[in-house]
Amino acid sequence: MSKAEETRSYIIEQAAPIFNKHGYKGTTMSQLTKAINMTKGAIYGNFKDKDEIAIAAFDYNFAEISEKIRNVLLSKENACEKLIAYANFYLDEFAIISRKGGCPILNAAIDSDNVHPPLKERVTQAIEDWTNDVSRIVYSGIKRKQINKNAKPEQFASVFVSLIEGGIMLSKVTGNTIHLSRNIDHIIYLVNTELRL
Amino acid sequence: MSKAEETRSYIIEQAAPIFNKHGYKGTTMSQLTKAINMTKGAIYGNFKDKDEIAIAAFDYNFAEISEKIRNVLLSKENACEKLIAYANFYLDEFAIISRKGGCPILNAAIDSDNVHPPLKERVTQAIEDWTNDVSRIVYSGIKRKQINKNAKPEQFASVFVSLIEGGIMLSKVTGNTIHLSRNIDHIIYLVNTELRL
DNA sequence: TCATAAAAATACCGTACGGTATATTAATGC
DNA sequence: GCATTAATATACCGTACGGTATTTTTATGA
Repeated sequence: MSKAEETRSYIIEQAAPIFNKHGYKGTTMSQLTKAINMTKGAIYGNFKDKDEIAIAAFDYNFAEISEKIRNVLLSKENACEKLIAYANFYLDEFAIISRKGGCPILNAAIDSDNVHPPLKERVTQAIEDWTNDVSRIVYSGIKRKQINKNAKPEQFASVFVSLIEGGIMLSKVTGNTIHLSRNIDHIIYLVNTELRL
Repeated sequence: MSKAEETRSYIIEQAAPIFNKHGYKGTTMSQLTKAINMTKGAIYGNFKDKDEIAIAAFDYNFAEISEKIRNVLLSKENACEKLIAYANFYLDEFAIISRKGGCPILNAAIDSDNVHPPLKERVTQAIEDWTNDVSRIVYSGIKRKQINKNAKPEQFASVFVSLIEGGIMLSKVTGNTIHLSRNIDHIIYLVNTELRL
């Protein structure tokens, strides 16, 4: 990795939680210079404009969480266990996610809407990837006779993602993890009573 | 209602969807002057600062939707029917909510976090009111022998609110009502299989 | 070691922001 | 109808914003 590539990564790493916390309009270049500990000239030597940093920051935040989930899923064989581990992951990570400003997908979805079309496009893709990922696990469970063949993968995926996003939001805003915890309990209950064979 | 009070209401009405769409930082005074069709001097004659307008706009958005829900609930007797009507309300209203920039509670929750503490306080209160409202319906259903006494009102409330907020977000961002529709189906399913006696 | 290029710091630009003092217009009460 | 007050418009202020041209520093490799 060249010096420039290293600096670029460093800038993105520092900028990512700031954009996640304050949103696109709420994040200023001078906030970034302080956090990155570099001058504006240096930052603009590595990025075309604020937009490019914001998009790179979102991609970084999304890639980071995706990577972690991939590892969680790899550790389980059975589709039901995968789904349960998937859900529990968010509860385990809640403190970390919260410290970084909440779920980047939810934040960017709300923040970019009507404000930043190119970012919104990426968020839309991220959400479609996510729901597809969940329904694929259900499909694969059905095929491998681990999940009831009457299960509705897309339906489950919408509910699954909504319970996680909604739970993170409720818990973040009230400062009480109980909401997320209840939602995860509900997901586990659904897996065990509706899906599992 | 005096002239000043009327003007104040008018300004809030016009400002409300703009703050909901663009967020606090994303909404500028010149955007507001255009939408309101008044000069800055006129607006600042009725409000102390941008903060006061933003908070009034949130209160307005929240009051508007609360009022509608109250009417929906009044039309039903049975607790289970109330919950189903409550959920269906969001599906029926989705187009309107979407046109106005999405759910004001979710938007303000994300937008105000780390950016606007006084607004966040109001949002927190709104969310607590909402979840309490839902769990109160369940409690009252238990007392009136309409709902299973083993039901967990708070648990149900977290799931209920999350499915609605999550569903609105998913449907808004993907431009497809199917996500919200699936979530509402799930709520109705829960009411009929888990709660109803 | 020293010429060259890459990276970062400095100093600045134009603009749009939130906000306000003042002037003008419109409404109100006698 | 007129004086008084309330409401609105005008014109402007200071500042912080995103962005950039230029200079200085730092790294690279022959």
